[in-house]
Amino acid sequence: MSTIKDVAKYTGLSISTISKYLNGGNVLKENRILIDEAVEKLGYKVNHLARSLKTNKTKTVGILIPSLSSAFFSHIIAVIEETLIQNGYDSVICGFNFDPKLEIRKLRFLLDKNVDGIILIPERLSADDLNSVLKVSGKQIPLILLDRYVNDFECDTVLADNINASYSAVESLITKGHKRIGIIVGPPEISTAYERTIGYKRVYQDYSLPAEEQLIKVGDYSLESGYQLFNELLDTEDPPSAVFVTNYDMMLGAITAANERGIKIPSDISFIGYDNIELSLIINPPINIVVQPMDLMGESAAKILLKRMKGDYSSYPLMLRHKSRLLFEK
Amino acid sequence: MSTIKDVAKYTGLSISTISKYLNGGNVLKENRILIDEAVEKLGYKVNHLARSLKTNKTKTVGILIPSLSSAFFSHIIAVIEETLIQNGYDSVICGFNFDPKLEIRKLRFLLDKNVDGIILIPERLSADDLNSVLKVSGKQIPLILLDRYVNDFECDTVLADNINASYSAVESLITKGHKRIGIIVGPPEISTAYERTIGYKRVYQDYSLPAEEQLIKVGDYSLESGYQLFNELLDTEDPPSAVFVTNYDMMLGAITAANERGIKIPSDISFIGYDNIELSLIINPPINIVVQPMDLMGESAAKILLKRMKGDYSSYPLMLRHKSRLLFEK
DNA sequence: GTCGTATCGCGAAACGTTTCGCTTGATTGA
DNA sequence: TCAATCAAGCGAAACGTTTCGCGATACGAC
Repeated sequence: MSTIKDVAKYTGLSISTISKYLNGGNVLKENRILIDEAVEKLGYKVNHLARSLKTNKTKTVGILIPSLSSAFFSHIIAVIEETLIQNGYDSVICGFNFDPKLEIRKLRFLLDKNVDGIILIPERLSADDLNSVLKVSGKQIPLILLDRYVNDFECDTVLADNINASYSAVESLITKGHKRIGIIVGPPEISTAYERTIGYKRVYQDYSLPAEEQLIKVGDYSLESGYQLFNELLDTEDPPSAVFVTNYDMMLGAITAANERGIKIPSDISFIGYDNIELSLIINPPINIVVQPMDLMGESAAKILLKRMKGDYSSYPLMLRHKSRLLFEK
Repeated sequence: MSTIKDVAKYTGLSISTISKYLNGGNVLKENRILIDEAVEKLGYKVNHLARSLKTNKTKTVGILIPSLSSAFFSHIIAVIEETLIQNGYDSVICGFNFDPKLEIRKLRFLLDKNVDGIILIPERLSADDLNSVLKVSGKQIPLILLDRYVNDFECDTVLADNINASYSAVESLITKGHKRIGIIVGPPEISTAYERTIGYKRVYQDYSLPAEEQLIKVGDYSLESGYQLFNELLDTEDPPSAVFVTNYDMMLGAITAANERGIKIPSDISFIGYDNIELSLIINPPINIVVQPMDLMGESAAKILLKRMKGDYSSYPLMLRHKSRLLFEK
């Protein structure tokens, strides 16, 4: 492995000149050619470790998410990565598998790795956790919260407008004449789940309809819980005439349950799902779904982070809410 | 951010003594206490960049996979990470989103990041690609191929026994009296898809039955292709009486198509899927599936890598094949 | 009392960069 | 022609570690 020193030796120039040129500085044309030749011939590659040690920058951002196996998360990540790459940043991804211990450990890991910034989709982390991890690390690097906020934690945050997305979905069902709508949501500690529940309740309030608590089923955003809770909803003596399932995995479970019971969507029961366009396109008749602005969310999280990493802290903390839209419903 | 130098100053000891102690060396008990106190009070954290620069080790392995959104891949990754963590290694994960350009770029990135080893699930990478990337990086770090091999590339490799898994699945259908079995496979450039096709054909050969090429549908391992190809199979004038879908995403698509056509599994058509136990448990009656030994695969890939990173190159190159099993079939 | 040995600690060099301030020689303008 | 300006290159220090070999001290054995 050859170093900048070898290039210097080869060209007869000094180390600092090589470094300068390699970082975009000006050198004589003849030297430029000479250096290029040396780099090529010696197969010189800059040692990022050494560079980062000196500059205190790694040009790398850490992305921390609850699980790698969620289509929603991984789509967002793809968008983030693309935006970052275009700006010369690479990213390292960590999933913590819904494990609160790992959530903290991985955050530490990223900090230890000297990433220049972090995008986090939090799950169980509290403001205290965050503060203590960030404090003990001693670094002051920008952090963006994505998709979910953390109570009492001040920080740039990029969210979907969950309340109104949920509101519109439920309202569309009400408008069609449904009075009793089942909803399957995630755990209320997660802000998205909390907000989607709010949206649901708000419709009932606004339309002066009685909301029945037993129509609100709290799952854990997993396929299994969607399956089970859908069955629970239908197993009551007076089942709802419509069901709203508020994330992709649970929707998959719910559809599976429906198929298994021989219940047709939407002829036997009205249904609104969440998140996955492809699936809903594939199914015929198509399933109504709430589509989150994944691209926008990923892109703006990345852009804000880039801005912060540049040192631009204007209008901090930023809180962005992107609109979701309802597909196949007017 | 305090450094080892601060700790030295605080304790009155020398830098080298601190370093020695921090790395498990022996120092006087009183000094031990003193150092611990200093570390605590100063909030000292070792700078991994500096350490790695000096030691040429990062205690980090790179994991490179085609996509983050596949349940199969992300499960394997979880296992790998667990094994590595137990051995003091962390990992950085890169997905290349099925994009051949990114596949190479990310491999370079990992090398640039000075990971100590790599686990790769290749997609389009050729032996030439691999050689050139590895060569230009100039480093000689261990690389493990997982799930799929690369033609003409000698390397430790951990695979599932795709041929016999496919063989058993198809054979079980034949045994039940099916003569015409449709199979939906992936692109033949990917070794798993190639092998699963082999297994299918071999059964027909061994049972002296005529194999019909039009029953072999080549997709791209995506949900959409599963959906489409299942429909294609059933849209022929003489549809097969059984269908074998050889990965998870395509299975999802195929099931969706079946539901949509009102075709019941398994009463209307026999069906064997792949990979996801949870789903098959949820569906009632359960779907027959081929279950790959994900845990074993992940674990042994990690273990081999650990061994190689220790410098133990005994019986190189290793080629492991783990058996899959057929669920819900005798 | 001396030698050998074991233990603990230290200084200095090294890892591969970047960066600051300086030198040098050339160019410019009046 | 002379000072002023400027571009290009250089040397050295610094980033925060690890590691090697050496010195000092202490101790037991002879």
